[in-house]
Amino acid sequence: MATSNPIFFSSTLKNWYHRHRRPLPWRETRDPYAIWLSEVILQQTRVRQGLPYYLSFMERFPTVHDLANAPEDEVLRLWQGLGYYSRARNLHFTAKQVVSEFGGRFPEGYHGLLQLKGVGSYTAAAIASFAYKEQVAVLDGNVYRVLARVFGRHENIAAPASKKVFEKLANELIPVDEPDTYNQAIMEFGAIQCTPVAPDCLFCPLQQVCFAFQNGLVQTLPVKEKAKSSRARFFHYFVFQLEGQLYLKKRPGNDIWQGLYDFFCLETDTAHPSTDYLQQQLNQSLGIDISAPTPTGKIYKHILSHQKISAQFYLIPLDSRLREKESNNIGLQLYSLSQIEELPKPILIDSFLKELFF
DNA sequence: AAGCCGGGGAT
DNA sequence: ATCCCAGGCTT
Repeated sequence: MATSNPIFFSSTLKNWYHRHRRPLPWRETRDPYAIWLSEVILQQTRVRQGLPYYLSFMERFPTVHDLANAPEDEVLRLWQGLGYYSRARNLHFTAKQVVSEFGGRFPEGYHGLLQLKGVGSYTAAAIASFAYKEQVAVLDGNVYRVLARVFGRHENIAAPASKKVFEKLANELIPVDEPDTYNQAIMEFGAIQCTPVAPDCLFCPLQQVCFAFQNGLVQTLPVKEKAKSSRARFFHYFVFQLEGQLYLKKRPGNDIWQGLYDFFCLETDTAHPSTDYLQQQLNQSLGIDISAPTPTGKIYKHILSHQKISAQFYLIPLDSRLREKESNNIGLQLYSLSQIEELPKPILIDSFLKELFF
């Protein structure tokens, strides 16, 4: 049976790439800033979802200086809806660092880039390759899949220990000639041809040398340990209203949605806690007596990759401001609707607001 | 090594 | 419902 060799493998992928590549804006530049921005946006994110965000960021922040000078809330607001918000916070932190410590210039080379917050092995390799044409192999979900299939690797790609095996293989395959094009090619090949489900093996240029295809293992490879099931959470959001304004707070760093804004929230371990319990918690946290918190219409369901959130909203009209001591303690502040529009919010909160206030 | 961190789209 | 996505950080 035929097996692949590095030269055949890389040249075949590059040939395929020249015929099938999508025109994407970050492929038309060698500006490390633009490439870094695109790569951070595309972490765990499909091109289709990330593209509009990339265009918005490049329009609003054409240079690393523009991004560094922006307030964090604005960066998070522009990121709203992309998820994994630590990416946005790290992006902003790194922009400020690049300006203040490196005079606005990104480090050259894989190891220098790796020092930047939010830049791991994948992103460092991508920037080094695309901006500086360094011969270092990218290893993302696409590359894992293509290598596992073509070379018949059965290591569990979800296990950290497997990363070394695939990194070694990937770096044996990357050619001296046009390593950047090769990196683009193998990722594009994984995204379009060698897809997770129903790969297009019948028209695959690697069919003859692909271990998985030749051995009927296309459905088996790559081996990936199943993710743990997500946990259910029950949020009760109390929307305090005063003269057309709403109380919101910035979420802390020990849970989901760090740095985004939402309402006062009681979390329970059941979907329908007793009214007594909610009243007691409200009194305890805010020192206010709510006669009968009335939930608004539906229960909002919000699915994260690792959590299933059911959210019930309660509209609480107030006659006067909350007491300073309690509201400050929790971080609650009054915002007008136009201010709220500008705040970064989880999609769950944004959806609720759009249905009832915007 | 394992857990945590979003949201959308395809199947 | 389940899987995956141009992963990285923290513990």
